[in-house]
Amino acid sequence: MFHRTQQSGIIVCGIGRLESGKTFAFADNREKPSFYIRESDVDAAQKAVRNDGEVMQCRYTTMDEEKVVKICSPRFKNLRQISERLHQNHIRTYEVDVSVEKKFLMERGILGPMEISGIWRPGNGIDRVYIDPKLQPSSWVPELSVLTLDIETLPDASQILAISLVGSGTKNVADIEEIHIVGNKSENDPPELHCHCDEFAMLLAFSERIHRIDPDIISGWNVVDFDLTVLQKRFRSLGLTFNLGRSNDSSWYQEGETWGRSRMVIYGRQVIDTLHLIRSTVGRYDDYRLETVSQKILGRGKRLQAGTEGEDNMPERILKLFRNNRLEFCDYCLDDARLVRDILRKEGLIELTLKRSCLTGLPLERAWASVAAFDFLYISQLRERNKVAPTTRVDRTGLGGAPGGLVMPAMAGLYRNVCVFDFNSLYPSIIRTFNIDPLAHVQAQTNDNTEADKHIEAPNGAQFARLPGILPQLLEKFFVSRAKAKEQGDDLASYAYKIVMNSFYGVLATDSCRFAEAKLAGAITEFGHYFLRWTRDLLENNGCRVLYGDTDSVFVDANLPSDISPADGISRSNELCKWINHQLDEHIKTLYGVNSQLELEFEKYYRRFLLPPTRDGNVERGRAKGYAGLLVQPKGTENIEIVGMEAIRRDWTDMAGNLQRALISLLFHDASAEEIESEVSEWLRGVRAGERDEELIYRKSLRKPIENYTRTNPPHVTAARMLPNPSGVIQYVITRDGPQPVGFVKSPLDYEHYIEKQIKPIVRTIGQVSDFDVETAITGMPDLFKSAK
DNA sequence: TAGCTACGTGGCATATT
DNA sequence: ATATGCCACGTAG
Repeated sequence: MFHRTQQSGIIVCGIGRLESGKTFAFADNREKPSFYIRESDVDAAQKAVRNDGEVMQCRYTTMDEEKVVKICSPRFKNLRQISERLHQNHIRTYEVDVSVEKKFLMERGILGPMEISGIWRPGNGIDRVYIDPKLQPSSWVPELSVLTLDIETLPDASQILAISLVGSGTKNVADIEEIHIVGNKSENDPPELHCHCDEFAMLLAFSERIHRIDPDIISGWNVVDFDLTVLQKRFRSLGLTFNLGRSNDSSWYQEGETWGRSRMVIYGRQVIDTLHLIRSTVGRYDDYRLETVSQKILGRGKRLQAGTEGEDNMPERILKLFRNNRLEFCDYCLDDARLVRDILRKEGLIELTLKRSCLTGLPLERAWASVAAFDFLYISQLRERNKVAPTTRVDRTGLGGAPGGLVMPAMAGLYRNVCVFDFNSLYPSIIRTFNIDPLAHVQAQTNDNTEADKHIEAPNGAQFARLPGILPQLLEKFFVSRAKAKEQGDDLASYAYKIVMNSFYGVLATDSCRFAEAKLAGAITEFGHYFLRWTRDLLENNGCRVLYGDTDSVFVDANLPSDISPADGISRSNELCKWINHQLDEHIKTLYGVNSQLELEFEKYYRRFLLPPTRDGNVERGRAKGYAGLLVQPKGTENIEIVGMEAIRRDWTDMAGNLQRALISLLFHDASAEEIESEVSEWLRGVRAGERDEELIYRKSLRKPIENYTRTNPPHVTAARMLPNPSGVIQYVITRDGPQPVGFVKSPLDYEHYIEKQIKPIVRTIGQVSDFDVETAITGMPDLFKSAK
């Protein structure tokens, strides 16, 4: 969706695909840009409104039930000027920052798919063009076509050598695999290779291909900030119009204030950068090069590997390949686009994004934006209640802070038969149970109602009316839909619902959300504190020990016989969990007079469990947010799970991680002191002998521009300064001449550094919960002998 | 075209012995 | 030399 400005006013436009596969566009001339002010401010506002806008009566009120009036103007510019003048005069406005496209969809209740009816005519490059059609929401699930593209350029990106296109999704696009290059035809060229006499001809052909293929989505790896940006520059330099879209408008680049917020506007299509999509969904990787991510997800990487000279040498290598081995070059270029397609497929990312987009009302490109999603859903519901939303950041003081999750003290040690209980979607269920909602939030403390009408009071003192709020209702709808999705085995949809629900709390605690309030966020988290403590107390009053707990979970030593079978341990844990839930329901009913939506779940069972002590010397105190366990699977198999410890941190070396895993495994499988000691000395020997050089790489991000590291000079920054263009994840090693980045290592590795800083700390931690001798393990001789020396 | 807080660790910079 | 505070990072939930 987008809008056009004209003399007479604005036109709201949309472009999409019909169920038949044909494309359509619509234009609506009936919308007028508008916002709201309080009726009580109308007189004071006259001066600001002048003749630039029209004041209209309407039936809406603010969230505090104050009547509002609508201010309209056919021109955005006038409306913006009015609102600026109003703000200068400290007159509150409502929904100045809600785009006309959003209002258009909200008013019609459209989140994604829609039903269109009305008269149409064939358009230019579009099958049907509707004027002022009737639009209604629909539950149709469209199948979208995706084209991933990848370009290869000269090392300085001053010229494009090749463009590869790979399709997926709808039938007509799914078969596409082609590569366009600048060069002469030759006899043994494969059919997918298209040669062009020069860059100009190639770009022209590329543009024609895009229009012919007509994909709904364009993707690639960093496709917005690299491929499409370079394409745009080259189109411009060669005097070509850069229009890859379905309308007559040129495509354009919108720079983002922070990295990853930029976008390429191609009218009638959506540009989804797979790099950003991966970052905001699937999770964490050592770095975000296509090579690294595709290795992890697909088990295969790029055809052309960076040499020992490091990543920075890639452009030259690509150029060499282009000149010397065209077939291999084409294969390489095409395969990059294939990797992106396969990553999207394997993770179901397009379907997931589409699902989320349809849940939140946001365009595919923005489907992962949390504040925008909340805004769309919440304002839609406000309108159903004849209410308008405040303008973001107008007339509001800073949000102030609210506490987060409760972390219970951890009892360091090595345990047997530990069960973990956690609350399913704790924050969403708290919101539902206690009606936590911006609209239900009672600002003034007027709790002198009758007993039954008494507000619900959160542990932080915030009060909530009992009439169902918007947020709890939205959540309930999602809970029900999620249960249905689960029933139908639709994991993807279930996951989409879950993350949308979980994002609501975060949104209520951020300044950038118009509905956020510290009191609301605090009500949620402090209810969480209360129920976590309540659960702990209940367990401890009934003969259990709570070893640790974080936000929504408790790790319980239920005093089971140490030789109990996992099956029996699990069934005892299940009973315990059922019993707690029963107590919980009663407790909440009695105390708050509401039905509990909270649900404690028996999540997992560890046959062995390690809570490592902190490094501060106190062997009793366990670390928060770090532990390991021997997890019993439903089938009865076991595997080691490590959370938060060094082994899963990328700023520790692989060597340290592997050592930690090895030691924990020995520990969990009852290895003797001698076995552990000899394992450690084998690692020491291996490192000193240079057998583990590949595992000695540190990885650490530069989280700001390198010139901003002025207060301190950490190792990864020292290493990064030796790189030509330092940014992102820095890979480095410690040499006898200090930190040096991978690819630029000039000095021998400092093995004693690794022993001191990577091996010893790991071994010592394990030593504190085990009876082997750390000194013997590390020095090869017992402590007594050493001190007698 | 901005989800959150809590926590541990390492290492540098600087003040204090 | 040693203690201490602060910065930076990655992580749990």
